[in-house]
Amino acid sequence: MSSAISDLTSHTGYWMRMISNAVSQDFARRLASEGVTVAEWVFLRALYDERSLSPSLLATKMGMTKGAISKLADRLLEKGLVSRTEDETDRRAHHLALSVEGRAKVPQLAALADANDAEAFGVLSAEDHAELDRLLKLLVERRGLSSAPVD
Amino acid sequence: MSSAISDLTSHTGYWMRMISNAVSQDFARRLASEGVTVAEWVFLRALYDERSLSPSLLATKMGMTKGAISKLADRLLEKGLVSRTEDETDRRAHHLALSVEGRAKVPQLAALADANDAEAFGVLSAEDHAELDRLLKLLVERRGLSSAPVD
DNA sequence: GAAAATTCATTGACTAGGAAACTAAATTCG
DNA sequence: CGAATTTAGTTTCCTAGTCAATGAATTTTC
Repeated sequence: MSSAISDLTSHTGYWMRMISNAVSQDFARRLASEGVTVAEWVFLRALYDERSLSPSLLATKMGMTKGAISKLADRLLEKGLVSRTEDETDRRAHHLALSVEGRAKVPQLAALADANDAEAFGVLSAEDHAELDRLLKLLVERRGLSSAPVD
Repeated sequence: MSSAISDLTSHTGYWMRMISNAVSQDFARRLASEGVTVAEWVFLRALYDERSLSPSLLATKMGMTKGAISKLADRLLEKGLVSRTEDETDRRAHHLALSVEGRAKVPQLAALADANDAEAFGVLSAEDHAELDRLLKLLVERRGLSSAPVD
């Protein structure tokens, strides 16, 4: 007896989570060798394209709470990778920006991200890889997703 | 200036994590209405097909540490959904099993899982959905992945 | 058959993040 | 203008994991 219920593995979400977790964990391991977490990488990468960003904007961009960003910024400040300054006109607002060291570090971390993705999905043929990309982007579009994934 | 480095969004892993996280979060919300977390669901589901499992086996099955399983079991015990008994021949070993209430709950939770997956991927055509499944399973196979995804 | 090594599980210290309370500043509105 | 509201950010408390240390029982080895 048992199993009048659906098999776990009949769910697309099951397979996707399995792969996504494995890829993320591999990536986390790579980043750890540079003393950085995945959340920190996303944070740094977001700042790379901008002069500075406010904590609240980073929170929405990264899909995290303001509280989490506040602590994340503390850690990165501690590591000397970012700077935090007050806005001159609005004294509630803050500006988070990359330090010189932080900016120098981003390309190195980006190389790790490239390598990780290549290793993770390089097992697919070029057509299959392109097809997967197409389907994933289609899903993001149709489900109206936006924030950069962190965890 | 800026961006001599690759775009975040050029990575397949980026899109996959975005979708996977969104799907998991939706699912977590559904499960919360039944007072259960995703980890607890996977735990209960794993037990549904067996008479009982040892903590360490569950740990490998779920891709979590033994410590995490120990605490997870505490919580489920507290909720009256599982039982924990000692092995009679090997007195280090324990058996975790579903309680009557736990076993009754699994099909309800499975229905939520079905609904969640349907909503998440129902936006794809039947062909696209099938194609996605094919690619995901191909990845799991080629990368040699195994443990049930939890977080 | 006793000492050493291994295995099973729990516990404690620690970490990352969420939710909500809180502080301070700016904005709106009567 | 001054009170109420909103906004920006931090802080506190809580949860759910990991990792490492531990305790207890079994297995291995000589």
